[in-house]
Amino acid sequence: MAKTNAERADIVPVLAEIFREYGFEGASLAVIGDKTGLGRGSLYHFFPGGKEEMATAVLHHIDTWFEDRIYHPLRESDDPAAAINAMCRAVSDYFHSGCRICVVGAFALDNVRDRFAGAILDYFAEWRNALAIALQKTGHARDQAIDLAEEAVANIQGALVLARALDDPAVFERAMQRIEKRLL
Amino acid sequence: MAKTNAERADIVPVLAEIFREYGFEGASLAVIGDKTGLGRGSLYHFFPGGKEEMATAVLHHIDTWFEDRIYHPLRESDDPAAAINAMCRAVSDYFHSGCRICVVGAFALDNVRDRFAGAILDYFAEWRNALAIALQKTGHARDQAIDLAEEAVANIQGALVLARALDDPAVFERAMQRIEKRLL
DNA sequence: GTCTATATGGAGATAGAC
DNA sequence: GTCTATCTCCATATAGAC
Repeated sequence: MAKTNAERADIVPVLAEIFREYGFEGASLAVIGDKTGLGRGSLYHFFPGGKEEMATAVLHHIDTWFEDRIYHPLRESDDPAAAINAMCRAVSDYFHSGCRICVVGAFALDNVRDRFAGAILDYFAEWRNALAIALQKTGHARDQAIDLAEEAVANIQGALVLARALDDPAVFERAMQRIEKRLL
Repeated sequence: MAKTNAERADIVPVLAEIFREYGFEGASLAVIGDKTGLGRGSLYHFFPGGKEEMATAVLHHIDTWFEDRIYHPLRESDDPAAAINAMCRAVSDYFHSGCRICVVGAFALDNVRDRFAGAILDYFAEWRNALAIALQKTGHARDQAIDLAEEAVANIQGALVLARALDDPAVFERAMQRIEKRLL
């Protein structure tokens, strides 16, 4: 990060990467200062609410990214099968083929869940809903579409847990293959 | 917990519940002291290595439980289908139908992963292996059995993440239904 | 907007009496 | 084995100069 004239919008993605790597509690202000290149003064200038506000900004940033790149296309595309296919590729890219974990999922299992419960719930609920809409358009009945969508979202998260636990990204890629096949 | 003459074996399950609820970093010695009813003196008497040793003991305890109740029957049972069925019920019970999360999975996504990487890896690798053995005995080819087992273990973890995120245990129960159907 | 210096609290861990 | 008192360290957050 630049030493002068930083912008909040430039900092948030860096924060996202930090929270992903260190978790909420592990992301100390010392680490955040190092990785962003900003002193405490600047950090509290952009985020008067401290770490909590930083995490909120990160969750919002993630939500926007998913909304634009994944949820919106799933809901609105004229070619739902293509949107589902694109979702699988975008997810695979986003998680670096299983090398990165999902901050939102990690927060959900963490002690901080209650503090960010709203954002966490929205992220997953929106994902499930958007995917279910696309699945309905490919011909599934409403109930079955919701069920399939819920299964897919859960499986992605589980694959991230297992890939991390076994230290083997291939676990994630295999799971994405299965998910894609089942959705289309 | 009793105020006098505690035993290590009695404390470990309590610690497991604490780590499950608070995570590793959230489980401060203050919380641990409150919930176990033991002072710092007693805690360090039983666990000279401090929190790290407590967590190691918890992971070992969990591993033993799964080995006895799940992995061993899966590997050795004469009726593999029944063992798989029993696994699903035991897992559902163990996680309180989705109200509890998996400490090992939570650790895998947490900042503490590296510190306990060995125990985390073993837990999931053994689970996958044992389930794959049972699946082979029910007639699946080796590769397909491993694939199915990996999928099931990942799906269980994902269902726990999603159930927690959506604050809806039913998500977990639906997932377990799907998993059981797919395995048998 | 950025920095350094500092306040304050709580963390993990230890000492030593009982 | 258990307790309380205490040590040390590092966390978040603040203050105020530049």
